[in-house]
Amino acid sequence: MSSYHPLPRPQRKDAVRNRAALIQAAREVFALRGFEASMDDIADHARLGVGTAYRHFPNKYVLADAVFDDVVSAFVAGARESLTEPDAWDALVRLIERVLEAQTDNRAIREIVLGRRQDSPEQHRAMIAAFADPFARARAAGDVRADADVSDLSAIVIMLCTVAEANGGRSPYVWRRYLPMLLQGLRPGGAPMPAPPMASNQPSAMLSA
Amino acid sequence: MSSYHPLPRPQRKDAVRNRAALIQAAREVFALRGFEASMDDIADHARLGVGTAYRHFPNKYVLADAVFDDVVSAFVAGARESLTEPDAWDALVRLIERVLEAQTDNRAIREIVLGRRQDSPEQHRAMIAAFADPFARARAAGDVRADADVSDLSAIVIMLCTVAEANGGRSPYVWRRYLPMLLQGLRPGGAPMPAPPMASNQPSAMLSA
Amino acid sequence: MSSYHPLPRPQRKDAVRNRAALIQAAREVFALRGFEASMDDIADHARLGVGTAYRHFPNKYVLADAVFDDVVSAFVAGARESLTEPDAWDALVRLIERVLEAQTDNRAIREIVLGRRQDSPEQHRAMIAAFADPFARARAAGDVRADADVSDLSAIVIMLCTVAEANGGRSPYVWRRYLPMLLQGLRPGGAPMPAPPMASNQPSAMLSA
Amino acid sequence: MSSYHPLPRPQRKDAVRNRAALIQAAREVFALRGFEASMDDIADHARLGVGTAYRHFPNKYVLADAVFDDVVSAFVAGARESLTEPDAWDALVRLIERVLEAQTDNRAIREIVLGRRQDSPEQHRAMIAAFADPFARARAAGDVRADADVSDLSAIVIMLCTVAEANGGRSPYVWRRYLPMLLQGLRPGGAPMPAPPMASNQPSAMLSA
DNA sequence: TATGAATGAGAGTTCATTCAT
DNA sequence: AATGAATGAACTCTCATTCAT
Repeated sequence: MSSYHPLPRPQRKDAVRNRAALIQAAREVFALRGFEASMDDIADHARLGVGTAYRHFPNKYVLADAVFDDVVSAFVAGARESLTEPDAWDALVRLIERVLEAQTDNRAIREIVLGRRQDSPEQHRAMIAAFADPFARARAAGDVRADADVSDLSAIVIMLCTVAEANGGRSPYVWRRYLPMLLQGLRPGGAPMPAPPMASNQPSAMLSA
Repeated sequence: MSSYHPLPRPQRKDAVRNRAALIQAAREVFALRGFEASMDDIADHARLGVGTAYRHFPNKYVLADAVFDDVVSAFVAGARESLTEPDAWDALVRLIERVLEAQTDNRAIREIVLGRRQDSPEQHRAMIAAFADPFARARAAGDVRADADVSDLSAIVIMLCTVAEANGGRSPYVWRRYLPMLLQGLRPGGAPMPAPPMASNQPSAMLSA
Repeated sequence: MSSYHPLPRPQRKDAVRNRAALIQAAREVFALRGFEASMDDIADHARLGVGTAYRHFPNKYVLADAVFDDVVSAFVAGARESLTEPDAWDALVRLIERVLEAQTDNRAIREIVLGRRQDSPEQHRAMIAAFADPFARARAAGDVRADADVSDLSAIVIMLCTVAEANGGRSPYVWRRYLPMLLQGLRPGGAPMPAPPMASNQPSAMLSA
Repeated sequence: MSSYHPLPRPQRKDAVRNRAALIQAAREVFALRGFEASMDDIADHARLGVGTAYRHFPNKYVLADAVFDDVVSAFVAGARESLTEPDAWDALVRLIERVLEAQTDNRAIREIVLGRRQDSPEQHRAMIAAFADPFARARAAGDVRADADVSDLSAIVIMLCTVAEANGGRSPYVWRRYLPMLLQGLRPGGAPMPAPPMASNQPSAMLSA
């Protein structure tokens, strides 16, 4: 159980299948009920015993993390790639849209983006951190007003995530309606921003709930 | 006209007092811990038994509703009064600020405004509904772009509530930073809004979770 | 639930009854199965719901403590009284016999005496501590050899507890057979003791597991 | 005489190796954590799967037995050899010391000696039984009081094992302090023993729990 | 035969709600 | 009417044992 097998040999076929089933089940259950869903629910959904869930994931939080790790990684990768796009502003906008698309119809991703998962803030931090470079690049290019801060980006994303959640989920795409006005506010030339950005001296910088 | 109407609530004086005590206690406890606070906590805080709480309120949700009824009423009243202010736009802005001030530092009000209380959406609806007339007036006055909708107001409030909550509550007033840019987006003259507003044909109209 | 009722008013009759029932049930179940018995077992035995058990006792350890508090207190009191008996040695012997009688047929008390309850060592400590004065008195009176230590007393008790437990509990009183030879060893005049007593620099001095 | 007897265990070489590895692993793990250690821990320690453990040993108890079989056998053999030593009493004392040495620092052996392993009392019985002849010899030689019983020997060993365990294992050798006084009690010439020895008419003879 | 994944009962604990006092 | 004790389902997590690979 512990540290004696240095080479974690290629998992068994059924284990792989079950692990996938668990993640899939968790993805669905979490997407529907949020991270409050119970382990039993998830295991049931996967037609497996709870014990199996715990064999694959030491606790609920790790499972929850695993479930959306790929989403987060994909986003982080996308953020890095976006640095190579010719237009810094367009790249930034597409990046924002990407997160918003991801959270549409998925309560769990939304909870990550919103930083609501107090017990494991890593994914949230990773997503927020991914914005740093694309933002810096856009501001350096003069596409973003000088008094804007990365945290403003997070704020925008948070705000739009929340509207998506509003209306009982019946209008998952409303964020599209408000994105332009928020982006406009980020552009150079507007009135000075009337209040300071979020405090970010903490390592966990943003929206950590 | 007194003893002839035995039916309409011959409430005892102490019953009234207890009800008030419960509401006050719940207000404090909810403000601090959100609606997740337990009934025992609240009853204890009121120095009453849980049973008493359940005599006055059939369940936790009804109590939760009662607790912020006055806040909601006050807001609704304020909305009505705002119709008499000379400048429709200023009145509207002040109204928005009023909600935002109210939710700052009060987790429970925030949860109402955000429509997170799935089991009792009434207050949420009431607050949202209160925006209707002031909004209509401002639009009629030409202060708001023609393609804007009342639901846009709700959306703005929701978005700002969420940022207030973000960053672990460490920046409760950040909403002030973003209010102007969102208000600006409501003004006439901008680019057409790219997506429809939230669906509101449902009886449970808005953002109900 | 918490700290608002400064005067813990005289408990309700049924609560008192149930609390007693729980303690009685726990006493029986623990006596039979030791402290490993489950809360459900105990609650069942008392014909009550588990929740009730947890209302009366915040957790299993507190219940376990409560169950034998009176036994421990009685013993501690007895130890104090024994100081007034005319003969210091006889008093000491009777004290030892008292503990041994108490643990006969009661696995839980035995576990306390043996210091096996790692999670709440208080009662164990209390019992051990109670020996200090009677022992000192007997040694001062010259009834105990000079190179003996209080910890020797604990050791004797521990040893005899264990024999009582041996043989599957079928010979609960064998300790009577060995008590004299151990007491004899404590008397002045024997060969010097060949090894040092148990280290007792720790506050939890003795046999703590 | 080889291939003609296919039945009596044509054990494969690796099966033998695995069995040995399991026993060795279990020995180490049990010595450290006692018989509460988990099967997974042991299998892991042996770098084998749990299934393999269960192939060799139908359940945890049987494994536990196997683990200390050699210790027990060695002890039993030693007991037999001791019969050839010139002085019966010295031989007996050395035998006792041998067990006590063995259990020092080995929680599992201690548990065997103490008869704590309710589910498989065999080894315990074997060790106890091994004392019979050496004891009889010493008594016949007049080195042990006439009213003493073999079970007294077991009792002494049990008692000393327990002190060894006391004090949180911080004084593993205290038994040396008490051995002499217990041996002295076994010698002829003392006051008559005040209570009968442990009942041993049961098939499950001794201290089995 | 060896593996380790799967199982599921059972542990301690919480809390909205009911109901005897 | 007020009380707060009682309830029990639900939660997370563990581990001896079984069984598909």
